[in-house]
Amino acid sequence: MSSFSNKPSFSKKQMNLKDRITIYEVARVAGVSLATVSRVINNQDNVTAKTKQKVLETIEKLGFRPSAVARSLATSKSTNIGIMIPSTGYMYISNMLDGMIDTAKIYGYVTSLFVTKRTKEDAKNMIELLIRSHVDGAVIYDDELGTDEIMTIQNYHIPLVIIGHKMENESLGSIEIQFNEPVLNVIKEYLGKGNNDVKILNILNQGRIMDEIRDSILEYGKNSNKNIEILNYNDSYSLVYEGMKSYFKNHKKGFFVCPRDSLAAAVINAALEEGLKVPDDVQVLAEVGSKYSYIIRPEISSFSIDMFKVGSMAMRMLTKLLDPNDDSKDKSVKISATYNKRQTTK
Amino acid sequence: MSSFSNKPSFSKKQMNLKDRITIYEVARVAGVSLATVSRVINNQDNVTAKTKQKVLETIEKLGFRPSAVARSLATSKSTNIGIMIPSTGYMYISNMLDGMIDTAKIYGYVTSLFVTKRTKEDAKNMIELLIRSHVDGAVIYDDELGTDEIMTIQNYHIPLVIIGHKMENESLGSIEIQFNEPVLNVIKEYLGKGNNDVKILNILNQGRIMDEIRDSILEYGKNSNKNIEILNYNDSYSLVYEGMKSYFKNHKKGFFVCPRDSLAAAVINAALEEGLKVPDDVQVLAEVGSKYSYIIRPEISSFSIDMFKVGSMAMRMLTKLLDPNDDSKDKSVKISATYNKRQTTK
DNA sequence: CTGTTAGCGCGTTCAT
DNA sequence: ATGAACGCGCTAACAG
Repeated sequence: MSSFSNKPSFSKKQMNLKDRITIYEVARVAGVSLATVSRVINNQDNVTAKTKQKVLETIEKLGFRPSAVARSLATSKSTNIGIMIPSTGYMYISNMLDGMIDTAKIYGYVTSLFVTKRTKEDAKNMIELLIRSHVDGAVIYDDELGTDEIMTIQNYHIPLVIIGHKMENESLGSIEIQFNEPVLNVIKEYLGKGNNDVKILNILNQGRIMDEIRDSILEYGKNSNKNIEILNYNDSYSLVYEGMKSYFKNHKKGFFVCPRDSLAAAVINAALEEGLKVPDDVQVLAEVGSKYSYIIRPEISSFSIDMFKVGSMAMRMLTKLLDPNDDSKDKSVKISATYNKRQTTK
Repeated sequence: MSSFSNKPSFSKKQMNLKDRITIYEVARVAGVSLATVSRVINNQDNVTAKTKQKVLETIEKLGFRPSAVARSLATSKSTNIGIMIPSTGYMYISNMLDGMIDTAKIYGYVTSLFVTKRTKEDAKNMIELLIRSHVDGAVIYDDELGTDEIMTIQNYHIPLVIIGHKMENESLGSIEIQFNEPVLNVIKEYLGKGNNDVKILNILNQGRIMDEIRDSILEYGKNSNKNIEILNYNDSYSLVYEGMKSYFKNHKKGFFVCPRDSLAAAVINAALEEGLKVPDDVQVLAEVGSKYSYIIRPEISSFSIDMFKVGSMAMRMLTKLLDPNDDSKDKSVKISATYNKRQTTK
């Protein structure tokens, strides 16, 4: 039962590639107890400089690396944060992801990714994995998750930061993304000038935020007796481009609201190639712009949010929720899209 | 010493939010031993349908979720795969990431991200974390990592798949990305027609792959007595755009090779706005194209690789390395960029 | 300052 | 078919 009985490095099933150096091994070689080794690797101060040195050397010699798994089990903290996002090749999501990872790293957290496929079922599976994986907390940007799912996670005492919608409680913060109002304001102004030819590109599975923008425009149109046309498409530049080319055969004007700038470009290209003028005949507005908004000619009027910053803010908020001696007060922040009027609108 | 002494759910320091339901709890409530519960949650067949049912019910009732951490420690397998990539907002990287995650999920793995900041030191830190985190394997696409670092990781018996360069051994596979040859072929053909005005946009920290393309072109130029000009810029559309605008004040032609299509667009926009014709006066080639290559007008001639597929292939290769009863043979695959000649070259 | 010991939650023999 | 006991690698009291 003494400490040497603990490392029978031979009696393993697969002794071919299973021989991780443990804290026991280090202790044995250095001639100290494992508690001392533990103190050293955790930078406790109550160790003699000399023994510390000795331990450090044998750690180096043996190439010992502490197991985060064992540590997690012992401390019930994983220094691991879960990130839940939908699977999309969109720039704004990967920018956000970069922001999250960047600040997670600053605070010493490793991140695990739980990517959902835009179905409720898949979202539930990911929640399962998230809970089992023992993350200390999670940042969630996912349209498929409702309040009930969020609460399921919270039942397991996992602090959360939700991006996109306002939610708040003891261990739950949120970053609200405000596209709605800014977009609607531009539309209102346009309609206010007596125009009545706003058309919305409605993309299937475009996400909740886009849906909300669409609905708010539709509602405003109804209330103000304006005719808002809906153009339905699947999500693809090519499909929209082809569709709009035939559309412009017998429609020669309009104010087109598009979810992303690539789709706006599809409308613009189609219009120009059908001999129409932008923005004189057709005007185009992109709800979510990337850098390509000002790379493409004519430059696309679009809204934008610094998603890197959003991701970064969300992660910082989470680390505060995780920090016991932090009297956080701001558990919900709102960030609005800014409008960049460029060349595709008048 | 009997099993009931094992769950003193009160004597915790913070009994406020630490009360994860364990397998002990389930066993106690269901009136069975924890071994039985373990069998049930691992779908072992040697359990009576009746007791299995009983256990399942109490699991449901208690909302028990097995701890992946404890399981990892017990089995020394984490069902967790590490992904190491550089921090960039480039589409082709996030596409690759999507591909990796997508197939990791199919094989039942969770992924942890280790993002490096394009410095050797940061890369080393990430390696540290990777090793400590007990991943079962890792996929690496990172320019900062040399053979020595790769081998460091391998010392810890972590199966690896390297993207970008050919490497291979027992538990190490690779996906080689071939941009070099295809790009060089186009350049060769152009130079072969008697032209002598190729210019390369050289972006700082553009990554090893871009550097290699540059060097191979330079070398070819030297060997064939052709003058290849280098234009140095920092990585930013705006910087290149402004730089090229003044460049075109006193240069009226050239064949420009650019790392990415956004940078190619900078050259194109600058040229057009200085009254030059594309491709009549200036021709532009993008080494790595995205969908914006065919969205932008004039459409950009570019090379492309389906990076989603690359990521997916890498991950699949890794899962095979991880599978003990898989006699994998293909431990290194090569995938070449395809050329899409469009409107910015003749 | 250092060593001993008892868990963390689960998988896994070995008995029964 | 089921249960008791040990080990995975490490942290955290508690002694000394």
